[in-house]
Amino acid sequence: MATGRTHRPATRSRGIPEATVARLPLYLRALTALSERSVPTVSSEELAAAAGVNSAKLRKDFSYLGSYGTRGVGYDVEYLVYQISRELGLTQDWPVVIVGIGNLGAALANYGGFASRGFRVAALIDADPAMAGKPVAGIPVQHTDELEAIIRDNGVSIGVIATPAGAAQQVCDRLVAAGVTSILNFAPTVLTVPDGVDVRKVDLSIELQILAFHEQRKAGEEAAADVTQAAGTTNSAVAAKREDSATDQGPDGDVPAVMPA
Amino acid sequence: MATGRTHRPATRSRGIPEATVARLPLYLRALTALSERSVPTVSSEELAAAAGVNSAKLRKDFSYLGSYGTRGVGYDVEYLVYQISRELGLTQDWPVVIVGIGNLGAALANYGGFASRGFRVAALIDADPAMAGKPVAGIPVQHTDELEAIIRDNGVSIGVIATPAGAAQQVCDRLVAAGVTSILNFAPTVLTVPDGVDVRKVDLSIELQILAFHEQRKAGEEAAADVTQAAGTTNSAVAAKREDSATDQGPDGDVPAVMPA
DNA sequence: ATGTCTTTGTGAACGCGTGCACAAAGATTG
DNA sequence: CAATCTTTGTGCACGCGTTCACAAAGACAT
Repeated sequence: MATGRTHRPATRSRGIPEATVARLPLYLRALTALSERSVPTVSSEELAAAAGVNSAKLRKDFSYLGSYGTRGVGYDVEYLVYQISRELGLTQDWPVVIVGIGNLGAALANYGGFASRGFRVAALIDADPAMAGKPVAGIPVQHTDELEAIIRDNGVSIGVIATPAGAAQQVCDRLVAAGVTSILNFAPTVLTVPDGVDVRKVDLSIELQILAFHEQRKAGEEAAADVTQAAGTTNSAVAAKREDSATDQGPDGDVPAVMPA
Repeated sequence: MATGRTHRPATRSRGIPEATVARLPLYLRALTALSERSVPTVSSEELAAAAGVNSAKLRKDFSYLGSYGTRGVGYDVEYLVYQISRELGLTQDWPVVIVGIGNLGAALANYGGFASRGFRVAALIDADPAMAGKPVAGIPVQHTDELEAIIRDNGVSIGVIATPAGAAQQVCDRLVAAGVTSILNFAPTVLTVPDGVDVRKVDLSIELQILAFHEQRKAGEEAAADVTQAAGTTNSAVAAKREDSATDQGPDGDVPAVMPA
């Protein structure tokens, strides 16, 4: 039906649900793969399978973007790639800075996913003076002192924090003060930011712990009932646990530094 | 709660909502920090602030674990650390293998968060014969051929995939066939696994794209009358994100500048 | 054109997660 | 021991996201 006259529920014109936004990159990736194979059109069923989601959900997701499909046929791959790219803002260039060039920061700088599709590493920043000037992934590392100037001169609005936990909030504050409004945080810390600033966190530790939970549950299903009160309900259990965890983490148990920096 | 009419059909201790499980590591981290400062007890309000969540939500989360608090006082830090650790399965040792020792794999191997708190890097595996024997983070890299034997000999149930996208599914299949039932996937691919196997994915690209979406939306706010001519309705639920430091709304209109054809 | 077949787009129901608000529980004080 | 104060634990309502199921839309064959 194409555009027709503006005849849609005016109540929610452009409010794309957050859950949908989170899936758009997934669809885009699948579509890009199809595009490279020169597949002209794809049905919601096929694309959903490729993206690992329910087909009804996919259709509803796309319905928030508009009516880009053709009934009886499916979706035009190229067209959909473009529409989603535009919706996600990938048709423009996003300069990004990475702060904290340790093991992880360096790995991120080398990550191909950055360069492709709209994102460009504008600068690498580290607090260690010894790192200054040293090239990582072909880009010379700059000192933290330059942070504000870099953000300003390059019009950076997206920052990646890969510093140790202890430095993350401080770096975050400086980034925000300098004009960054979106932050991807790899440091194991809760960042506090003003309204209007988006923060997304990537936390290896948390992911592993969630997996451990499910893993334990699976194991417990075979071994049957036990768990719950086996350890008793007093602090003695805590004491015992602490003693035998000598090989644990030692005094610095807190935030395991993401990397030396 | 005792008066509740219909109890959960499922076993009691297993009825922990997924959303709650995902927050437990967050609480645990905050509690560990308090523990190191020798803070004896903490209220839901304080802990919630430290973890960056709503206090009611935190109390409800804890209520799924049991009644570990004392009204009028709060929660015993040490005791809660133990209870959450146990619930997450961190009181036992989890051998983990990392497959794909490139930039990212090496960074993960060096990540301190692994060693601490129950997780132990049992082996590093890479397909490149040139890597074999070469130590990374103090652990010699082993060839992919050894994968099955490593999994079996070490009783590994958690695998981390840090390979290129093209190799991920194949590696995944081998891990699963060898007995791994939990996978943390860093490769930008949708993994297909049998029932009973948990997969969590960490995808830098996706996170950046989500940030770009919101960034574009923020930018479109000011330059609303730009390239577009359509767009009449300036409605939307806006800001799904909310940080604790909520004070005022600020000039947060939203309004996407662009509109589908 | 007309009918049939395929696939989209979406109304509606359902379930989960969130946050409010408050009664109950226990500490603390007089 | 009684009164008061603090903080937990949770009933309840609301909103978001998911899924089903189907009518509408268009392609395609006759």
